[in-house]
This record gives sequence, C-alpha cells and structure tokens, in this order.
Amino acid sequence: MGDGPKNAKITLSFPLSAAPLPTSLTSPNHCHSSASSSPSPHRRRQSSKNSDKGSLWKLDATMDVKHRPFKPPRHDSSPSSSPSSSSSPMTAHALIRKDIKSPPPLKCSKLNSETQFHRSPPRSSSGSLGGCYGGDGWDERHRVANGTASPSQTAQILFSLGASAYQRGGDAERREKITGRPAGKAGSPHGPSLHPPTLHLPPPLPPPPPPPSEGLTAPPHSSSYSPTDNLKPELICGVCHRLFSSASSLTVHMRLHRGSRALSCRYCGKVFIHSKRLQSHEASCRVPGLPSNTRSLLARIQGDDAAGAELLAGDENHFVKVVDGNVIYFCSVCERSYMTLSSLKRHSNVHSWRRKYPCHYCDKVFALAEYRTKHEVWHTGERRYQCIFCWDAFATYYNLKTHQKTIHGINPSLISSEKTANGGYKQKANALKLYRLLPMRSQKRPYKTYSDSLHNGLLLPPTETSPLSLPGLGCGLGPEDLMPSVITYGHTKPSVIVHGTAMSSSVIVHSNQVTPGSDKSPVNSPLPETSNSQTSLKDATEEGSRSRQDAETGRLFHKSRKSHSKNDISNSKQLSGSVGSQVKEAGPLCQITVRIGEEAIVKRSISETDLRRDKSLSPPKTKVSLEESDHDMEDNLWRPYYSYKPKRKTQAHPEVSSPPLNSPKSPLRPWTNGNHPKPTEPPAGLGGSNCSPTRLSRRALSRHTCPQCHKVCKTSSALTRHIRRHEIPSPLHIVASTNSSPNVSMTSQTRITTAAPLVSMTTTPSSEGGFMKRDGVIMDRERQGGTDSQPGDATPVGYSSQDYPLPLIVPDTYRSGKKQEENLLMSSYPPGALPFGPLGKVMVPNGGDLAKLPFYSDPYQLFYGPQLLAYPYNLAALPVALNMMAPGGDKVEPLPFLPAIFNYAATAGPYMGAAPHPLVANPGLYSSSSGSSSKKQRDSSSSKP
DNA sequence: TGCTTCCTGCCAATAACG
DNA sequence: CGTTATTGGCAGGAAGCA
Repeated sequence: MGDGPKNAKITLSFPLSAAPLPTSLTSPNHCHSSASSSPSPHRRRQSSKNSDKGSLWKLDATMDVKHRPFKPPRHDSSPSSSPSSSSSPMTAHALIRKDIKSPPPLKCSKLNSETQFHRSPPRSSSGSLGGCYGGDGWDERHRVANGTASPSQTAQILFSLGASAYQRGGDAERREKITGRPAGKAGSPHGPSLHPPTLHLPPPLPPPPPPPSEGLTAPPHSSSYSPTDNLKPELICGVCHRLFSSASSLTVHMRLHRGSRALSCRYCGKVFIHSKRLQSHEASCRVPGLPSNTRSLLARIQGDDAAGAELLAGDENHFVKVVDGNVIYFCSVCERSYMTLSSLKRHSNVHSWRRKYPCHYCDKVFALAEYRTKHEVWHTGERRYQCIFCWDAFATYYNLKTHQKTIHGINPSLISSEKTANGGYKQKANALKLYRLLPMRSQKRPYKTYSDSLHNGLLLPPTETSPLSLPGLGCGLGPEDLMPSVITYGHTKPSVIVHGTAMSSSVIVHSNQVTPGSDKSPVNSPLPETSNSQTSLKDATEEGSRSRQDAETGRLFHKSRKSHSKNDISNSKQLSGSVGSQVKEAGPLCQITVRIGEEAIVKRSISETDLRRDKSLSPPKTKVSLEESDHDMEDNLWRPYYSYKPKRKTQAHPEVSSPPLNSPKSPLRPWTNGNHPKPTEPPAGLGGSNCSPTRLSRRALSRHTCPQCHKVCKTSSALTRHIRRHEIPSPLHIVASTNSSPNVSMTSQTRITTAAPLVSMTTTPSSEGGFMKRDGVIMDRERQGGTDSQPGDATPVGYSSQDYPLPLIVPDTYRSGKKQEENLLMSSYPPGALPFGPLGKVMVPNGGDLAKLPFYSDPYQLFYGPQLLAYPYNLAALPVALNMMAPGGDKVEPLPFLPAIFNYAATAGPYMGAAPHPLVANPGLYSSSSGSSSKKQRDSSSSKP
C-alpha cells in the first residue's frame, strides 16, 4: 500500500511552495485528511508530475500547514518521517497536528466526523455531509476496482465529484460517501498505524438504497453512530439499515429517504435533514455572485468542518474558512490559502491578469506590481541595498547577502527576520539589519484609483453567448465551458489563452493550433510599425485598465466603441486577426490571450455574461484590446514574467476546471434575477470579478447607480460624490478630449486618460526633464500620445495610472507630503538623471568600478561609521552599534536614535555644506519602520470578513 | 552554482465610502 | 471625518533557470 504513505505525504505538501512531496508518509490523518478533505487541484497540480502516484491532498491540511505555524502545534505525532521536505515549510507534522488534533489516533476517523459536527454546528453538518469525506464516494466507485483506493484515485474521485455532485443534491452515492467514509477509511488498506482497526466503523451501509429522489446527504451524525452504540433494532432504518439511537433521530433521518426537497439548499442543492442546519447552510451558501465552481469548492471544503474549520462567505475569487479561529482565505482557482485577504487578492491577479504591469523599459509584463518594480531595478541600475560594513550598494537583496557572506562572513538573514510557513515575511521586533535600504530613487507610482481597479474588467461587449470556438482547441467554449477554469497547456507557440471571467478564476487554454495565422495574421492585423509594437504592447498590457474604464463607463463605453479611435479599430482588427473568428463568437466572460512562447498576452477580453443578459446593450461583440500582433514580437520581446507554464509548485490546477465545467451554472446573482440594473462592475468577470470583489459584494446591491459607469453607491451622497469624479477632468483627459471628437462621449482614449489623472502630474514635469534620458522611448511615446495622439499609437494612453511611466526623479511637489523622510533622503541625491549605458545600467563617468561606485552620492552616507564594526565583527555588539537595542539585560529594547552618542555627525562627514544632514538634524526620521501592533491589528481585522 | 523570479505575511499609503 | 478597502513595497527564502 503505497497509498498510505503517498497520501500522507501529499496531504502534507502544501500548495504554496511545495516541493514535490515525498510520498512516503502514512498517517491516520491521511485517512482523515483524505476523507475529510477534498483533493486539491492545486496539489494535484503540483504533483501533477506525480499525480500518477496519486496526490491526495487535503485542503485542510493545506490550510493547516500554512497557518499552523503560527500556533503551537497541538499534536505532534509526527508521522515519523515527516518528510518535511526541506522545501516546504510545512512539514508533515503540521498536517498531522491538525488532523490528529483532538482525537487519539484510534478514534481518528470517527472522532473526526463527530468533532466536525460538534465543532461547527450548523455548517459542520452540512460540511460533513458535503462530502468532505470523499472517501465514500471513492469507496463506492473505486474501491470496487481496486479494493483499495490509491490516493490518486481518491483524489481524482473526490475531485471529480466536484460541485455537481454536491450541488445536485446528493444522491445515494454521496450519501454513501458520507456514511461510508469512515468505513472506507478504516477499510482502507493502508490504514496505517495511525489508523488502527478500531476505526473500522460499521460499514456504512449496505449497498446504497435506492437513492431518494433528492439525493441524500449523509445524515450528519451518521458517522457518529459507532458500532459500540446500543441500538435498538426498531431504530434501524429500513431503507438504509442505519441505526439510530432514538425514534426522533430515525424520523429525521427518514426525511432523507422521502427526498423532500424542502430541505435542500436553494443555492447549491445540498440536502439536509435538519431544517436548522439547512438554514444555517443557506445563510452561508447564499453568497451573492458566488460561482458554481466556488460553491463546489466550498462544498468540498466544508467537508473540512471535520477539522474544525468553518466556512464563511466568499466571493467569486475566493472563499473563506475559519480554522482554529484563524480566518483563512482560499483562492478559488488554485486553492492556495492566505492569511490575509490582501495577499489573496494580490495573488488573484496571477490568474486573472486583470491588471498587468509592464516594464517601462522593456516589454516584459508582470502580474504583480512588485515584480515589475524589482525587475526595473535592472534597467535603472539602482542599488538600494547598502552594506553597513563597507558601504557598497547592491541592486538586490540577494547580492547584498552574497556580498556579506563572502566578504564579511555575515549572513544577515540570521539576525533579521523570520518567515512564516506560507512564505510570508514576519518582521521581528527589533530586527537587526546589516544593511540599509536606501529609498527608491525612482518615484513611486501613485496608487491607482479604486474605481479603476474596480472596473478593471474587461468588458467587452457582450458578445454573444455563442460558444467560443478556439481553433486549435478543437472545441467550442461556451459560456458555461468557460466558467470553470480550465487550463490546458499546449506548448507550442502561439497559443491562445482564455481567461474566464465568470469565476474569477482564469480560464487558460493554450492551444498550439491557435493559429499562427490568426494570431499574427499579418493580413488581418498588419502590425504596423514595429516601433509601435512596444507601445502597442504596453497598451495591450494596459488593456485591463482600459477595460476597467470601460466597465466604469459601462454601456456608454460600448456605445462609443464604434467611434473609437483608430487605435481601437486597429486593435480590433488585430484582434480579429489574431483571434480570428473564434473570437467573434467568443463566449462571454472570457478574455483571450495570445501566448507567445511560454507567456501570455492578453489579446482581448470578452464581456461578461451580464451583458448577455441585457442584450439590448450589446455593443460590439468583442472588445479588442489593443494589441500588438505577435508577429512583431519575438518571444524575447514579450515575456510576461509570470509564466503560465505549469510550475512545479503553483499554478492553476487543471483539474479545477473540470468539476466546475460540469457543474451547473452558478446560480444567478442577485441582480440577475430581476431587472435590477446591472451592478456597475463588470459583473464579476475576469476583470469584474476580480475587482474588489469584497467591496462590491458588500455594497453592490444598493440603488444609487451611476448613470455613467453604473457604479452602485449605497447613498445618494456617495453617488453624488462619485459622479463628481466623473466630471472632474484630469489634465490628460482634457488633452485627450480635445484630440478626440467632441461628440465622442467616451473613447478609449478619454477613458484612459481619465484613468490616469495622476499621470499628468508627473508628465508635466517631464517636459522639464523629469524623465531620465534612458526613458527616451517612453518620453517619445508620451509625446506622441500628447501631441500626435495618433489613433493607432498607444502612447501614454495605454498606461493606466499606476503603470504610466514615471520619471525616476520626481519633483518634490509631486511627492507625498507624508514622505518627508524620503524627501529628505532624496534631497541628498545628485541632481539630474544618472547616465545609463546601452543596457540600462548606470554608467560610471570615469570608467570606475561600478560595483564600488556608491549609487548614492556622498552626502548620502551611513551615519554610523564602519569603525564601530571593526573586524572581526562583533555581532553581539551590533545592535548597540546600530543604536537599535539597549545593551545587555534581559530586555532588549530599541533605543532612540542618539547620534550624539556615536558622534555620527562627525563620522558621517560633511553634508551638503555646513547644514547637518536631515537625518542628523532629525534622527527621528531614521527610526526604523517597525510596524506598530495597532496596524497589525487593523490589518488583521480588516482582513477578516 | 549563480542568479532571477516567485511567493506571501506584514505594513504604510492612499482611495473610496458612509 | 472616521472607517474600510485597495495598492504596492519589503523581507527573505524557495523555486526555477541557465
């Protein structure tokens, strides 16, 4: 029974980082886990390579793993070998911990089931019923085949059971699952040591009685019936032979066989025998806009109730679960778990690409702003990591660390901070830093406006619902098909990626056949000048932003589409060219991306089904994102960092898609039922859904709808304020509007410009050299955009506010007033832009050693002299030397910055003349940014639903 | 092996809403 | 004006790639 081990292992592995898990653990949990948890697609994905081996994983486990670290382990029955693969922080024991949590090993399975009911009362019941215990179904279906189910089998089965199974109202099978689960577990061949025979529960039942019409869910407490219970013969269900301790219980149970629909969930079809449980379930199940696939996930996860988790509300993009008092957010697409909602949302973009972050210096595009920022460092040559021992500055933390290890023999990581199990960073109080992080030279980009993000979606006109046939895919993707996230990797080059918007999850289909012709088809989309290719690329990347705008503008936008600038037209042409006919018929809710090499480029998006609902609105069927054709670019040119290539450890799991596919369409959203005005946001679509789902879900149902963008506000005042925002033209907006036809209410240009009001702030100065020289390209673009504004040229328009190229050196006026510290530091920067070489690297004027050239000018020095850290370095004294901690004593407390003590000013040398350096004058500015607990709380609180 | 990219908890700044 | 949501940066290790 390789199963046991495999299972255990798998369970442990956790999605995030996971290295492939060794498959050698067996654990009772395993049973438990396998049973209670649903196979995580994600996990499977990870182990996809191993999938054969079977990757049964337990969602719970995953969660636990990630979160447990923060808590003291309850149990550490480390299955011996916790395989703890080095790579993954979570080790087997973590998993086990959870699984084993309460019950002794022997009772494991049984207890679990019981506990689950006890722990989370209402839900638990449903959860358990929900099929957490896949084991049964598994049992039924596959045990037969093998006599034992391998983890992989189990995983598959569980997974395949998917939403549909749950939603459709249980059938006998489901029921069996539930009831039989323990048995299945127990019966499991591998019931390892942890899984003692005692676990053998009475075989759930004789072959499933004719399933009641409704589909039964196992009685919540079914599992609780232990063989040991004294059961009266008369209390045996005549249908399924289940034993009951009381007549009332039996009576309730019989409802199942009667198949009364009255006790089935209106939203997911789950059947309950207790009305209270049903009510409780419905309350949680009734999440507006919750897509079916998410529901299925929820359902599966509910099974985890056994583990003491309680499922909370969620949205299209995620679902929430409470485990041991911790709120955990799960990505609906890959089921990764996150401690904070913000982390989850950030992650979600990886699937949706709702927002794209193009490098301003090359054609790379990133899914996270941070990635781009880091990447751009290589273009700018900025060295922000400064060694406190030798003052050398490095571009990356890695370089710094390497330097300190090799040159100074110090590993800064040893004394700085700690990581969380999920890979997150947790700052230690009084953490020491053996380096200084110099302020960013380049101006931070302004935060994007909410509205923009909210409407990121793409918004294409409602295209018809006609199925999207992707050439190459050989299949038509109907709306429904697209709903679930399907990820197919075909690695040929150009391929099409479809992002399903319906569920926030992205549907990605890489097809080889996608048509070179269509894609690149020069014919259709003659890509004009290559010179524009870049810009167009950026535009393309910014498509999301535009889309957002579009969404905001709503129908207006659609109406105006026809009057779009050439740019759009050309784009559309390109699109049509690229995507070809298939796109035309694209189903709703999706976004089509052309993939080049391993990467994806969003070619265009398709509007949400919402639009479908209101066909009258239906504008153009597809919105074309501007896009450059691939043919211009080679793989090298366009390489979004975030590759869709299946990664070992992450990425969307293929499986996920399937269940949802089959699953009935998600229930209509609240507004779909009636004639409500559509919620402004693109309904949840790729873009829409992703856009601040939370906010939307909370506030979307109000009545105050913006006529312009259909945004819904709760109060009239809010609406008024919102409308005012539409009325306030930004400088760029004005410019754009002047260029565009006055009659065009909203062109893509204007939309874009409005989206980037802040840009104007930066661009204005740009004329005065705000941009670095190496930004010449960008400047040109901008210029074009501002003056020429050729329809076809993407120019600045293509950038959403946050993506708009910004000068590396920003006028003070543009800086946030809060950035006093940075301002002070920035003031010490050498004026003007640094010269850059052909490769975007900083050039050393006299041919000096770049590595030794301080990125920052002299005035920007360390305030503590290296003499304080003479070799051999006395790390123990470092805290004191750095004036970060009080010497000696049990209590180590941070000290106020006391430059006088170390005579920093003297050692630091002259600063900008006689005047002391700002930091010297105001040491408080240097105080570390140790987070305040209050903030923490705030964050945590905010993250909680 | 060296280096880049990815990841995620935490936090600060900012935007939007009530 | 207070609250809440969003955005993006940082840390620093893991994963991935050449």
